[in-house]
Amino acid sequence: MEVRMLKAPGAEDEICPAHEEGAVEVGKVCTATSSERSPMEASSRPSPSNAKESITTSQEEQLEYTKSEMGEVREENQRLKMILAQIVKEYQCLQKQYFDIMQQEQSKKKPLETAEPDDAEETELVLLSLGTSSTGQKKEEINTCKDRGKDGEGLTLGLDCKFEGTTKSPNEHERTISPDNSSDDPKEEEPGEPWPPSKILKNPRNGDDEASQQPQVKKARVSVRARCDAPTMNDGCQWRKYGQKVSKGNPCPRAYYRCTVAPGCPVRKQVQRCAEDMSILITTYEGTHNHPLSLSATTMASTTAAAASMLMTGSSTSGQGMAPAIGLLCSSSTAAAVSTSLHGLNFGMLGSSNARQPYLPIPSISSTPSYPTITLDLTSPPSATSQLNQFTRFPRYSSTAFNFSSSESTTIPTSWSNGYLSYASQAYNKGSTNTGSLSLGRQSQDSFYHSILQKAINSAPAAVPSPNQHALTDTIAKAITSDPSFQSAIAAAITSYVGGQPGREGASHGLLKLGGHFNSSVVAQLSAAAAVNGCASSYLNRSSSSSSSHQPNLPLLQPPLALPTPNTASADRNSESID
DNA sequence: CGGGTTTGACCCGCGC
DNA sequence: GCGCGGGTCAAACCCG
Repeated sequence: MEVRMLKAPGAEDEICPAHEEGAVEVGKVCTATSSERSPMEASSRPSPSNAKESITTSQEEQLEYTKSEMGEVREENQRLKMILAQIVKEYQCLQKQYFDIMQQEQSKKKPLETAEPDDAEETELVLLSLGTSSTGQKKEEINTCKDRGKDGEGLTLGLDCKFEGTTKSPNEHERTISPDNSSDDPKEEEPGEPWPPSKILKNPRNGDDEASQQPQVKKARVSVRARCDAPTMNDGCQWRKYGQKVSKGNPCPRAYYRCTVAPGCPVRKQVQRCAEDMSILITTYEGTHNHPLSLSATTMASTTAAAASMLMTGSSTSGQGMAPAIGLLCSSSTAAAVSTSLHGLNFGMLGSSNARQPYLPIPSISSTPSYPTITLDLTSPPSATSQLNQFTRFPRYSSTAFNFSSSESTTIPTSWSNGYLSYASQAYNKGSTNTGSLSLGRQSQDSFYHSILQKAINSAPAAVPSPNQHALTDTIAKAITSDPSFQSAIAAAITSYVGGQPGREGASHGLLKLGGHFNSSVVAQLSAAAAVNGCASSYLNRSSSSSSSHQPNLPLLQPPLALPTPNTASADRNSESID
């Protein structure tokens, strides 16, 4: 998986650099600190020509101070190195375990899911899997998925498959279209539905009529929240701004961009800063690219597409026995069962003293009547202060979040890291028309992700997996493998995050760098994120609140883990307030 | 000069 | 029906 992921488009190029940076980063700590200090020291040091006596004493003091500082820096550096080494270890261990699990899965899967014709492939790659697996909804055609999987276009594939898998979704146009799109390029992650049908329908002027055919279909939007100082996120695409407007409730104007990579590309995005935290940039994507994308662009597109598909699928999915919500993320019954069963475990784990909190991006899905929207919250919403203890060790990166909220306005990133997260967010569904049982799904998801992370973390060499853990691992693996969309979404998001933002100011943060080591796989990423959290521990003490102001760039690095929270604005505020 | 941005106006859906 | 607000258009402007 990992290996393949690395090779996945977008990942390879961008990740590698990130990786290198990461390596450098560790060393940087020292340099940076020392350099920063040097000026101070210089200024503070009296020139020798002046009062010598006082100078000597003061110099000594300074020297001592410097020494102590240096010592701290060294310690910090060593700590970081150790952490890095540990991460690498964990990574390797995880990799091993992963393979083992995969093997087990393969053997098990066939019996379990006979319905799935393509089990072999499914198990084949979680990695690849991004695309290959047919996912839990084995119902319909997976062929296309398979084909794609062979292509090796990891993320894209995954997305496609996912769509296909979601055949149950009401958005039939998507399905129908998906096959066509799939044939072409990676970009087509979002099947068919170019963008806003509603508009198209309404406005004759919009030439795109495809969408008009599906009047009722509401196009999914994917909103990405990330800390970014730049006016827009560098997502690898070329955009042309075609409008700007001040929206109600937010002093920051919303900018409208259109993809200009290809003449008729229907993809649009809206960029707006979060009113509560200007450092957070909310980018909302609509539509599917009708042209090839660059690697980095593909990554982002894959992410959004996957998220969108999740949204659409989930919203439309009627429970087959399992909650629809589950269907959303974990299409397979197995996954669902697993996720549900994990609840106890998760919390137990969380409750445990386990220092590392894994972070998983959980897409929060919500849908407004007009536009179902998924929000990927890549900010680090340090959850409520009450939960700080949980992060104490890694305040900095503690909570990158992948939130799915029903609407931007109501988006509330919650942090995963806290044990109670998911339960608190049960209200999640409220009001959303499309999501029958999102809340359920959420819980499942939460637990599911949590478990995955936890597992990843626990899988460190030192930790000897208990029987239960093994089972958990299996189930997790199943869940992961069974839901390509999830895989792709997470993988894509991570990849894009790690390597896809070349132009960003925040491009040089620890997480990115560290992430580079692991971005080869989702699991790896997760574990890395967790590890990173650990790295940040030192920072924790310094700034428990982990405010963005202190570390503007850090947030980007933070592992995405926010819980999908209900549409409660309050939650959002909490997270935001911390920022 | 071509391409992108700005910005006021317009269109349209939705809620009251 | 009216007002509000979101989204888009397109002329004017800017920039390389």
